[in-house]
Amino acid sequence: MTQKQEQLSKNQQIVLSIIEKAKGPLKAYSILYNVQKRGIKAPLQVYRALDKLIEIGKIHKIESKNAFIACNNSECEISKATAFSICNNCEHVKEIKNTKLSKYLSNFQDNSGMKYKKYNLEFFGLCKNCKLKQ
Amino acid sequence: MTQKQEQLSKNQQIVLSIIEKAKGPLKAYSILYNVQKRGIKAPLQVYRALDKLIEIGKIHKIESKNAFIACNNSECEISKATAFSICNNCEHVKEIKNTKLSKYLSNFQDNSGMKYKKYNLEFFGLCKNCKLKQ
DNA sequence: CCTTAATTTGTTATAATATAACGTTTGTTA
DNA sequence: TAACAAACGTTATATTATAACAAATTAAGG
Repeated sequence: MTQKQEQLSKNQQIVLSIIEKAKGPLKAYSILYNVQKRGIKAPLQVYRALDKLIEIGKIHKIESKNAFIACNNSECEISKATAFSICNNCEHVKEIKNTKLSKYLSNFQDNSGMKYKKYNLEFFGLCKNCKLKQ
Repeated sequence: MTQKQEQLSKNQQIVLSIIEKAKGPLKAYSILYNVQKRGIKAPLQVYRALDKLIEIGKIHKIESKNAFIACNNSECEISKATAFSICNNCEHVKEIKNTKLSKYLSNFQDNSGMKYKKYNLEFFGLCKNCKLKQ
């Protein structure tokens, strides 16, 4: 009966729910501000929850923004293969689901002989909305 | 006679030379420490040089490490298309030169209709050396 | 049920990374 | 040489992230 695995602790649940409700990536200290009513007082409590949530693939870190976004992709095998599109104007971020892309990158090998176990890809440009407004 | 363009300022030259001599990516404050003999005293002086060097494509930022590495790729059009391989064990970082990959990614389009002007890709795994030692 | 190990928590302090704001100096161009 | 842009120097401060330690909570096995 050992199911476990998906059982999150209290702080982890709180942090995850904030991130899932958000429309875009959240910064750690903005999360902190948002959860202070619920008893989380210190940065470390947030960072610890974030670390765990990343580890189990519930969220991803957008490295170029130091911000965190909920995983949108049931097929992303525990954060081993992530790709995002980022609008340079409105800062909208979206996780890219694209089987061809992920297969291409997961199988990619260069001449170094190194086999990659994980990748993170960030695309930048103007989203549809922002392109129209230009 | 207006050549310009490639003329770097004093601080920019100092910072670039440190990064080019390094065997791997350098952190901003480690650069600062290294250049204090040469008259650069404050973080901002380093960050300003770094910003400029990134802008003109002489160096890249390794986002997952907050570190900076010299550009190794004459074909990378002013940092619009970057890919790196990063060893999880020894932290060795190398810029990937691969025409197929860069073409594939530069031409990539997903169903959002967004056309991407820039990307940054980071691969993680074990380099040859570290794989042998395991 | 009890205990032991692992995980999570709470808390304080501090490290590491990065930018704001200001006035000055240098370089480029007309 | 005037005028504008770029780079500089400096102080202060914002932002992001981790160290260290003790207490509380939560599996899981005997």
